[in-house]
Amino acid sequence: MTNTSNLLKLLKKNQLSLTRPRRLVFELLGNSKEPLSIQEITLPLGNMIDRASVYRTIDLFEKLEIVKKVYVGFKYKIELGEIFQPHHHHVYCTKCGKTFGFEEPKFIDEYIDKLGKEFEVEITSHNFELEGICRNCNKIS
Amino acid sequence: MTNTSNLLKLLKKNQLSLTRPRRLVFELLGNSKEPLSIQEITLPLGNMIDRASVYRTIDLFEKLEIVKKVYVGFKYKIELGEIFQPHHHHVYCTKCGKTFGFEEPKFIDEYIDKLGKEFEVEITSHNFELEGICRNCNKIS
DNA sequence: TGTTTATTGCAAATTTGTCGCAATTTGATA
DNA sequence: TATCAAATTGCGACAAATTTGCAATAAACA
Repeated sequence: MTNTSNLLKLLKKNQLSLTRPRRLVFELLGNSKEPLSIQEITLPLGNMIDRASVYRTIDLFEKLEIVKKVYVGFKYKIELGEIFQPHHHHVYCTKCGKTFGFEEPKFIDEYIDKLGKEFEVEITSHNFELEGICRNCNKIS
Repeated sequence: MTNTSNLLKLLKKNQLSLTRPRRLVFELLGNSKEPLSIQEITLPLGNMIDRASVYRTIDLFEKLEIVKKVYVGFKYKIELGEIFQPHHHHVYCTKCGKTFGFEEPKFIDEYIDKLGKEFEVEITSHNFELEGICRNCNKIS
């Protein structure tokens, strides 16, 4: 699912090429169990590719829906999009940054539909993220 | 509810004074039906108060729960807090920026409780914001 | 292999938010 | 209402995050 041949296909379809920076960013995200911050991407790839290229790659990937930004508090993290993993949300620990994914319950989807109709807005995306302190961090402090 | 006498009371209680910047920011937010971005606050008040003071005022107001940040995409907007208006969420039009508020349905609260227990995370806040294209913008394009 | 086009790295610019400090405003008191 | 101490502001400098222009490089393809 997250091997580069899928990425290559997606890029080809859009007349784009699979370059080193694109492959490296994709692999990093594919190997991670949690969404990554820009820093968590640039740091390990720092000497391989430029920061600007990371930003450009993320932008491109977002347009192609290869990745998705997860907004946790004021920051965002990046994870593979719904092509590569099912739609889900997160509980985010504000102390240690750990995230816990959870599937979207049906009633939220239904409620979103209802709201779209009520306000006559064609809903394109939604954000449902929780913040808190995880068990481990609660023990420490 | 949103007149300055309430603000004054809140500030007094915390041994803080009602200064020009604080009054101006509060009035701007009170007169707005929608959350405002930092720019939408600094621009009209630009020649009245300094950018740094806007940030400081928002920070202070947030601590006192006079205002609340609403995260729409990567950006945030500011609106009066739950002292002045009941807890709610928004549907946000990505074309024109218009927002439609809606109350939190009970089942979302209940679901958040459940998730907190499941992951053993003490949930401190949650974000539930929808994005889309409003009827008017859909007509135009 | 050579040529055209897309993409990258680099450096500079922009945007967004923060901080120290002197000047000003505020609220309290006389 | 004039005075004064403390709180707050405005200013300028700074820092971090992100964007942009452009020359150099890499990719695609004849």
